[in-house]
Amino acid sequence: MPVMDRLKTRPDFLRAARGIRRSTASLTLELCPTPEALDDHIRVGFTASRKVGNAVARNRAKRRLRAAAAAVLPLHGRGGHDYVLVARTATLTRGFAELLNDLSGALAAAHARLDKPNRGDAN
RNA sequence: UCAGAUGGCCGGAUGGCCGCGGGGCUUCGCAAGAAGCGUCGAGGAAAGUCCGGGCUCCACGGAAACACGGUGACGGAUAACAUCCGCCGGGGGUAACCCCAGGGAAAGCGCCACAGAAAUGAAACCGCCUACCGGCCUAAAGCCGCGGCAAGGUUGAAAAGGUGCGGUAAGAGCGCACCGCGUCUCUGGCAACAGAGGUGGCAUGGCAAGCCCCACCGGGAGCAAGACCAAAUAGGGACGGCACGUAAUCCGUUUCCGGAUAGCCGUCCGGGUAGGUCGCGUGAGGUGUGGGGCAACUCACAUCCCAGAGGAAUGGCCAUCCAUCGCGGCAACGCGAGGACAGAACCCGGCUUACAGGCCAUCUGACGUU
Repeated sequence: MPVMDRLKTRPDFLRAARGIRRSTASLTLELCPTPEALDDHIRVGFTASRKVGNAVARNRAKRRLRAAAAAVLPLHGRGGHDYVLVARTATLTRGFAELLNDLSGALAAAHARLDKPNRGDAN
């Protein structure tokens, strides 16, 4: 079972934003390898912009994403990678089961891209 | 019962599963730490950051003045305030009650558009009068001249006290009464102010939220304050060693001689970045009882400990109930939807703004019943 860490610094978020990106109705997933070799660590960060709403809405969106990540990432996450979950306006209204589905789907798509390097996204 | 006024309070509830942050205890461990147990964990506005403070650093000999900014009836409360309470004055409402940027316009400057004759050294367009004086005339009447007046009309937000009577040629505070205003005295009140009496004869148009004057208050920046610990890298300093005891440069004018600098290594020191720790929650504290005060508030005693993060915990999901809304129904009810504004970031006292819905108390008016 890999250890879960939180991303906390702005450079980590910027690096993840340049990595693999997959969007669903309720969230956007960003993924990149962790720079230091920490194969037994999954690092995850959450972010919500002003477009989501006021401070109450942004905090609630991040809490729902955190709850979803706690349910899904220990099962499907890969050690040695950074994940960033970006809230969207639908994060607040989508049912929790659908939110979990969205996250699993985005993870699967991003991992598929990770396993087939040097194709497509590079250009 | 309806309509209204004021003040206060609440801001969904309960349970289950899985989690998060703080501090506590226990166990294991050399330690780092791990596990378990139980405990506490968002608001009335946490918001806007508009005032007032605490706290911290900086500046500063004391005090005053100038500048700048703020406040503005009076008395009180308070650590302080632009807040609050009481009261006064003015305005609004049938009333309960509400509202007021509420010092000074005889210190000075400035402005008062349009309209109007005239807008502040106020004025005479339309008007009113012909008493006095002069002329025509014996005189009266009449006409003319010299003049008098500001009542009425007109404009305007505002036109030099208002209404009435007297008075007059016509008029006029010219005289008088009442009201208003100024001023003096007395009475009541701590005071703002109010009341009564006398007196003046009306003088002082408005704007100070244009400048200004008067009184009082104010040093600046803010927890990203500030204090401490302290890698790596670069650079600084001290000491020691190596190399050289040559050469080079510089200094003591020159020679001699002496000193310094430049290389490498080690140890130490100071400053200090990343990072970390503190600041950081026992406080102008909450609750209760009793005393003082109309009240704001305050005193005494008892009792409680009540968030403390740092990409930032306080949650995710489910069930039932309670409000609310929609549809159907006379109704009971059924089905469905679905929680207002909003998230602590050093703390406290206020103000302002946002807010679904609900509860309580007191008071006012109207109607009805006894």
